[in-house]
Amino acid sequence: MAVGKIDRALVADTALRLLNEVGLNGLSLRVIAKELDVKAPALYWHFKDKQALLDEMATEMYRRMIASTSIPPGTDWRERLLVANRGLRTALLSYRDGAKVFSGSRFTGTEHAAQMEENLRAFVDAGFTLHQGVRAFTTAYLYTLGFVTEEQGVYPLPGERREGYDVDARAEMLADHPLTAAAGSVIFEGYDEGFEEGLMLLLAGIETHFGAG
Amino acid sequence: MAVGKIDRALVADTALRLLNEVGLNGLSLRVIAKELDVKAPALYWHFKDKQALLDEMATEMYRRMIASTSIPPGTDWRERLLVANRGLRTALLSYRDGAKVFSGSRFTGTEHAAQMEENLRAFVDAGFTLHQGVRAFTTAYLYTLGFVTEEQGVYPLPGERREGYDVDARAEMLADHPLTAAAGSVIFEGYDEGFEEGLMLLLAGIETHFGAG
DNA sequence: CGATCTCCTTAACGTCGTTAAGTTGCTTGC
DNA sequence: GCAAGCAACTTAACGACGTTAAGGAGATCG
Repeated sequence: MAVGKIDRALVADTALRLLNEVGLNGLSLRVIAKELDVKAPALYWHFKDKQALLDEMATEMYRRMIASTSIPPGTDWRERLLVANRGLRTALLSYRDGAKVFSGSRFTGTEHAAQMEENLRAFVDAGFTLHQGVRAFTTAYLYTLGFVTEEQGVYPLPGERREGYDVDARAEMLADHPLTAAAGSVIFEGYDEGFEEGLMLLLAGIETHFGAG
Repeated sequence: MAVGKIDRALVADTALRLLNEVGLNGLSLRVIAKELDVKAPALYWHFKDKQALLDEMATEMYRRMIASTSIPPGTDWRERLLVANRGLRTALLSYRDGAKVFSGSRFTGTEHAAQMEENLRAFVDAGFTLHQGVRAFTTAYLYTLGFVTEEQGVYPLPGERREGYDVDARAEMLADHPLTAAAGSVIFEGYDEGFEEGLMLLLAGIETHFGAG
């Protein structure tokens, strides 16, 4: 509905706002254009195709994550790993299908490199090789992506549970497999706690396996 | 092209075969129907909608993974975790967009529970609580899903690299961030080795943090 | 004042998932 | 042996999608 000048940032911002209302499947170029008081083909002046718009959306998600997740210089690798991945999860969770949009896209610029550089620096300063630092960081990053992707399959928006994920019904179906049945509540409930536990496993693994600290 | 009787399994099998040729975006009901010498609406006799077909495809992927990844009874949790996640990665990698199809779908039956039950049993037998076993296993599972999702963004099929992922060009762009630039080869090359290293981190973390073994 | 460039519209193309209604051929009950 | 019924499909169509082509209004500039 905004009538001012339209540019890439405004389109991406509008699309991100709509994403929470209509989901990734409902996010058509026509819907976005209508919200901007414009016809769909107009968007092709600003983006070469829909994927380019999704890329810009992912980049903007990352920018907002960085903006709300400041890490002071001198912070050690442990804290950085925790803060960065918690921040990433929070950022992805704040948009419906956030993880899908994010992991299916690529950043449009190099802004993301600044934070990564500082994080890798922290690993190297702590005695890790660069290879080890990269591995530690990307392993946590990929865990977080996988985690939120599955989480949003169950909770499209925080507190809004998708139908068909009834833990009790699942347990009944799996009566022949008692451990698997009992696992339901651990898997499908308490995502916040579950995410933290996974991070702790990784943190412990990095310390032990790479033997630094 | 098969002229025999069509059932859910045959449709899913055909769709999986086509997936490698046309990718998830190109996998329309009309393409699948044509391969089966049938018109698109005929598929609605066997599946209530396209997502139900994708669910069946994911289930079939899992079945084939189980069939090619036998784990003898008595195998300890360490070996199970490694074998299961290597098998999962291999299964996902053997289909274009395999990870996307898999993580966007849900199993149609309870067959998957048998292997999970054995794996959880192995953890409990080793002295883990059920909660710990579930956490350890799902953390590795989610890491694998995230890993392969990103991997297939770069290599849609093994050995077939997507355009625009030139490590040297990336390093040039990131000249101001030397560690990040140098990280490119660690991130975008040697996925086999990188996956193993991530698994090792997790394994070490599970041992250390949960203090069992 | 005319040319050029920016940013948008109108119209249309082919494809998609999906539904409704009708058709074919086999099985079953009487 | 024949009608009823069901399983498995076809034909036709709907509205929505991403995308392209062509053109037009309005600012900018020589």
